[in-house]
Amino acid sequence: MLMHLTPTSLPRPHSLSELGLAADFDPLIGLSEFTYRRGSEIYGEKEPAEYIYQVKSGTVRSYKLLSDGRRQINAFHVPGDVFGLTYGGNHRFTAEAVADTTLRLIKRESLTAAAENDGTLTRDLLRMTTTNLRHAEDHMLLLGRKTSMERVAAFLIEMDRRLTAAGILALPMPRRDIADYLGLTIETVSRSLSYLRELGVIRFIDNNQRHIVLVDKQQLAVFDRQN
Amino acid sequence: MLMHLTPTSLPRPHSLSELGLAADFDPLIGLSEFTYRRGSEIYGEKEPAEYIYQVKSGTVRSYKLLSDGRRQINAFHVPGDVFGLTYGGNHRFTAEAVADTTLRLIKRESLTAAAENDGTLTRDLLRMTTTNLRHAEDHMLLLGRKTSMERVAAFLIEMDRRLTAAGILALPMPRRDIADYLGLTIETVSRSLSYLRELGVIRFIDNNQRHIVLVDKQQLAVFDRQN
DNA sequence: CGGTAACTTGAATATTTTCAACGTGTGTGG
DNA sequence: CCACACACGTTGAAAATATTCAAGTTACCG
Repeated sequence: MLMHLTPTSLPRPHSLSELGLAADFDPLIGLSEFTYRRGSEIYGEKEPAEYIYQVKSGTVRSYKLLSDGRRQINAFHVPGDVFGLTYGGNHRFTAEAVADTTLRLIKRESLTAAAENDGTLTRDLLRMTTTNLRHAEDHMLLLGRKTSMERVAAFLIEMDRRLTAAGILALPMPRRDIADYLGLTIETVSRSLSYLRELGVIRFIDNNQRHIVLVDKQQLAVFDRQN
Repeated sequence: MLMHLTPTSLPRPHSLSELGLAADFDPLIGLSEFTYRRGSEIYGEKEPAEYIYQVKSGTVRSYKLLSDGRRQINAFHVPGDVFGLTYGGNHRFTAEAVADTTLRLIKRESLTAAAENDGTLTRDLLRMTTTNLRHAEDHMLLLGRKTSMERVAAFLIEMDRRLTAAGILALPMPRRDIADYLGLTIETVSRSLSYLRELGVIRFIDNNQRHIVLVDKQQLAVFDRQN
């Protein structure tokens, strides 16, 4: 039987109980919480994957580097998201805390072992991997074919959908991260945001006019006429 | 039985059940074969996914469109590749034959049904999905952060790896497809190829100096110092 | 044989990046 | 508690890169 996928494009809240683990693991061994300070590394690219993670609070960036330092951020992980799945034995990205972040850790070993004789669990892994894939597919379209304005608008729409609480969108990541997620420079991101602000499509309401933003979703959608 | 389809003649296969869907099939060994003429559509974006496919011969392009016609080709599928996996019920891309192409079709329904009580099969789906994901991840880095020269070099390296036979690389797709795969224009692709040719890194050996190419992998790698 | 599709090349243009300067919060150490 | 360094962001101007527009070539197909 087919499971129904949510219309979201990034790992949406997948509770660990959905992984079929909640009932039968030892919380002292299988599951633990850990807090990472802003900027600290959670795991490195090509490192053996020991755990998978779920964001309890905070935000995580996941990225690849080129040898000369160019960086492509693949995804931001916000509360509820599961990340660090690899299937193969090694991580394909570096993951870092964007802000102070608390994660739940699950020993990967116990997970793959359990998946051996639990088809439901394997299907959950498949579903989560598919969710990641769908996000990557959409992001390829953005990176390959959208203009800077469209990218920034799409970013705001995505973040609004994923982490707006009480009508308020608080962007946890600096411009540098937004730029590296969108395949742009910080200056281009800044100019695009300024332009949207001038047009009244967005409005910053925090002290330094940077992080807390009110967005007009409908007007924003005009700047990223999806597809 | 092999049928030959044109874009205007018979629609895509509707009644594969007629072709004898056995209870005991191996998903990777095809049930039925179908031939698509160059340029014809295999399935459309958002269409319900009825089959998954394996390329027997030919090449397939998989892409998304923006409303104004901008196109991002996500992947090329060459002989041996399996494509059209969706997990969810609908295709997320349009797939077309780049050249005349023969595919093996597997009814998706029977596959997911079989996966219900076959953990090995589900793990195979997970593995294939992970392979797609890894490719998408690498392609995001290319689209977001690489220069046009690096993209073209990376493309040639990828194609050399995937479809070189007897030291000869025959590119089945036109420049337009290469451009839409790499997030560039045809002119930029053409100029990059010309430059590599001038430098002696590649050499076209077919009559019209376009499709059959000898590549110096080592020199090429210099232009896409991977990561 | 003529029309067309595909490709290449050149020149002008557009977009984004780079370089540079400057502002503003924040947090730390004196 | 203040001063000051620093990280972060914005804006302007110059430069680089890729795109767009245009013209011309070649192979292929009917």
